[in-house]
Amino acid sequence: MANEVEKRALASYLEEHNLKHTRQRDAILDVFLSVTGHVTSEDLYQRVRAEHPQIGYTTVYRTMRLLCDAGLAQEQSFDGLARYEVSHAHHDHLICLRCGKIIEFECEMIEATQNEIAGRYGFRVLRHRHELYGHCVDCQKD
Amino acid sequence: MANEVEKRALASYLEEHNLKHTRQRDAILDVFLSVTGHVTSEDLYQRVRAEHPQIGYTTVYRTMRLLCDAGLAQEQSFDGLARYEVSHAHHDHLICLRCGKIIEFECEMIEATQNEIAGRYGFRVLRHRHELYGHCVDCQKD
DNA sequence: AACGAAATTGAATGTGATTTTCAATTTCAG
DNA sequence: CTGAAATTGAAAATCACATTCAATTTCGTT
Ligand SMILES: [Mn+2]
Ligand SMILES: [Mn+2]
Ligand SMILES: [Zn+2]
Ligand SMILES: [Zn+2]
Repeated sequence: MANEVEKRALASYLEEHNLKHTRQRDAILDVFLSVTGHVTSEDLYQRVRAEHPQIGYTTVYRTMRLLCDAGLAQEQSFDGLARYEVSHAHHDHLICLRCGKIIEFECEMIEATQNEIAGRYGFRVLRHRHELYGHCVDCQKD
Repeated sequence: MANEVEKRALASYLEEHNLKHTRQRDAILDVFLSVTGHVTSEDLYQRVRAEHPQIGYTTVYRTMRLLCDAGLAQEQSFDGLARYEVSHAHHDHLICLRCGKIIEFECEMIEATQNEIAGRYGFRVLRHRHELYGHCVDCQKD
């Protein structure tokens, strides 16, 4: 069986929070983990539905929130549309406006500099978004 | 009469684009220019309505889009809520999640670094957003 | 295995910001 | 003035997201 680590993490989270271990939650986690990249709720719902036609959109939506709370998923929001990705180290994004391709980047210097700037104003940063929108190398051929 | 420069800029834009110079557009521009900071459509509509009760929300909304197209306004979108500010040099934002205060910042090093990163991927950046969300100095007292 | 309190599900509905529709009105070139 | 074209604004549509609630499922306890 695949995704054993993540399934145990979900089980632990559910137990600790007096939540129930349902087959829908397991199924949605499996489908989510099978997707690489940044997926919308609707997109994920379609993929879940292909395998489990009885699972509703609302359950997918709520389960993704649960997976975020459990630390297994991260919600991003590019230009107002929510997307989920499998949790991994902090990073920001380059987004192609033509083909939708998403490239991840990370830069310690930018992170340090933005924290220094916030510090000048006595501001405590809780989260941030840094997104670069444009055209990827393949989409510049037109 | 105030805002002469901006009014002429609007008039030029309207003429160049075969659009009409209406009293609503003038009135909304005046109210918009009288506000400092980052205002939502609804907020701006309320301010317009105080002086011009006959002007509808839709006209305010459409006029703000027009002012953006004309380069007089800039639309920002913090956590999914659109806000307008008077156009000025590029900058990014610190946003207090408690009181809503918005602080502007600019950092050439960050701008240069992000362009360098995009360059590594052959990516052409058309626009970007860099927003730091947290608590301002006044809101850390709780 | 059965019970029952509590959580979950999912279809339907609500929400809220934004965007579009369309008939009436206004603008402005000729 | 005239009339074609643009604009207005109330109403309705859209869209993603969020909530409701009756029916179902889970799971600790018998
Ligand atoms: Mn990512
Ligand atoms: Mn600003
Ligand atoms: Zn592309
Ligand atoms: Zn504050």
